[in-house]
Amino acid sequence: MLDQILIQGFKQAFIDLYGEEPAENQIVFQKTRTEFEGDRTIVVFPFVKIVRKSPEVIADEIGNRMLHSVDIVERFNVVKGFLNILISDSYWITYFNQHYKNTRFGFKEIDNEAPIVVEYSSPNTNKPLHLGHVRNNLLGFSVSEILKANGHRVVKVNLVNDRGIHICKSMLAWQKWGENRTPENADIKGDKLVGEMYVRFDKELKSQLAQLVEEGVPENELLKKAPLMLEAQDMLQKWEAGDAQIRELWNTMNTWVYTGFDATYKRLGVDFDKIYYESETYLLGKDLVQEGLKQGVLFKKEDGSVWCDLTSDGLDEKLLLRADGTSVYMTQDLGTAEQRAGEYHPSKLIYVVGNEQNYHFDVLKLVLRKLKRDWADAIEHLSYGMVELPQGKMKSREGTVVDADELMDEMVLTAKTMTEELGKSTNLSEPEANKLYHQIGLGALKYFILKVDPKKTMMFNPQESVDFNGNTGPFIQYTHARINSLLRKAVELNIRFEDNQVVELLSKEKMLISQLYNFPSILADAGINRSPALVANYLYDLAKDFNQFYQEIPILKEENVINLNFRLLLCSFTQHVLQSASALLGMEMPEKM
RNA sequence: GGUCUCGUAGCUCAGUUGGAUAGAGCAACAGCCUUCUAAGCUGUGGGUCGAAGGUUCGAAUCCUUCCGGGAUCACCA
Repeated sequence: MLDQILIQGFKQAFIDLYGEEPAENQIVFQKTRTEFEGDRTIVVFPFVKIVRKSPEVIADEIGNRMLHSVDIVERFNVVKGFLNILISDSYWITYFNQHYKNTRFGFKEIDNEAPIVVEYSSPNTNKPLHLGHVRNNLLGFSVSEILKANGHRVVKVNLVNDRGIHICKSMLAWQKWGENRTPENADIKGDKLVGEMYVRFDKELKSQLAQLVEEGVPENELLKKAPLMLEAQDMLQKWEAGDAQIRELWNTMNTWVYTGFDATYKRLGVDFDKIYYESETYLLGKDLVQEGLKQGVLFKKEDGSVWCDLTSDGLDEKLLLRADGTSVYMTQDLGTAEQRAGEYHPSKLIYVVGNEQNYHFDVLKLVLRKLKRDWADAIEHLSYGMVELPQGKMKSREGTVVDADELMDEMVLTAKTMTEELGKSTNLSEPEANKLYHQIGLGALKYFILKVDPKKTMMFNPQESVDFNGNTGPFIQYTHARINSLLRKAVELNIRFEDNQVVELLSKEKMLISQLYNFPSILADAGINRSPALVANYLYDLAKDFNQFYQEIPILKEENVINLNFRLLLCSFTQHVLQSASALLGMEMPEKM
């Protein structure tokens, strides 16, 4: 590729001139800044010491040498210690000719190596999905798609947290105050109904607690004394014992929730290859603990509880089994990890989980290493930042969460309003229009969330965050639709465009090809860094470059047939890349908008 | 308090192995539709890259200290 050719050429020129081999890691070509002429730049400062000449002289000597020895070097110039190299049009054109027909440009073929398992979403079944889950789902989905594009086999899994005290709280509240409401008879989404019950429980519990405080119950005993908590605990025990009535209620309510979740997932455009349920996996991990005890890497305290000592790793002691022999979150995770490892023999086990659980995953890996699991290092916590609102963190109980369904409703509605204002909905049938609003609204949402570096905490302002102009999803979609319009017209005008014969490039044409050239390496980086943000930012750069090209250079109006032909091919190539890169973010491209 | 993490324009964000005068979008202001979709393009203004030291030819980027925000350190999940 381009950089390899330049590096090789630079190295040879250096040896020829100075009789010494330059350090490989010092030879780095970067993109030339726009204010200078050239495509690639190398900094020669590092070589000053070896050559003992001024940076300008070195750059000039090497530039001259490369001009003759490397045929893709068209011209060069030297500014201070920077050697700017202009690549010949023929290089770009050859590159273009080799790739523009490739509909899988930048994508690698799927290999037969061990798969990568990506766990994401992992909701609790006691409340509906909110904005935080939206970030998780979009990230998990997108990272999976990006890894596939990089040639990996990917298994997307979802571990649903369908049991535990929090579910019992919703169940109990429904028994007491649910008035036999069902999603059908109350015309409400199942996850919303169950969520309401959870909130109701919390409300009633609070008033009980307040009552207890008045009665003078000490703070640390409040939860142990509250009748509602005792009832919930009791219900959990009955659940664990397999009590038929409780199980039936549990089944019913969970089914409501799944129906609701499925609708949300579908609308969000995410999917899973396999769904696990914690009710089926929560007992896993106990064997591992026993094994650890035997090996002496875990220890038992007087009360019978089992711990792992991580103090030598800079962490604390960690509980793995309670005194009564029941397991905790960590125990289950050890078990499910072992299950996954056995089931898929994955090369990587990626968990898409918020950064509030960094500590948990550190511990998980350490314990597995102590247990001599050689796949422990395959575990990777894809830790993403929280989504904050202007008024601070989202809190379910304080009603400051942004509900996923409502958020999507709003986005789609805004898309509709915008489209109508722009007068672009007039020729559409109703189903077509609705599809378009969905594509635009969700495109805006997905792009907004995925363009931010996953690791970073991000701010979401419902009032003003999601825009449709500038660096946004609809901007990318609009660019795609524009190209589509051009190509459609070309067909109507019976313009055939097949093989390129252009030999010279205008500056915006070259800029566009050079941007397209970047895609494969961006995609590879996005895979390595698990970062959809790299793809999103690339899409913006590409769309921006295209719009500049479009603005400055006539396409259909071009009279020279060779140029016309070439520009249409360039448009079509750009469109392919916009489309396939957007798909990696789960963003659909409308034909018209 | 320990550990981790973040701090870049009024706001939201880029800036990945150290490189030239730190970039976009939004918001503000000024232009461009009888011409391929104006959800676009062009331009203006806006910065002590949290602060101070250090490393070096060169630091937003690496190191140290400090300031400020967040997360975490549960017999919760």
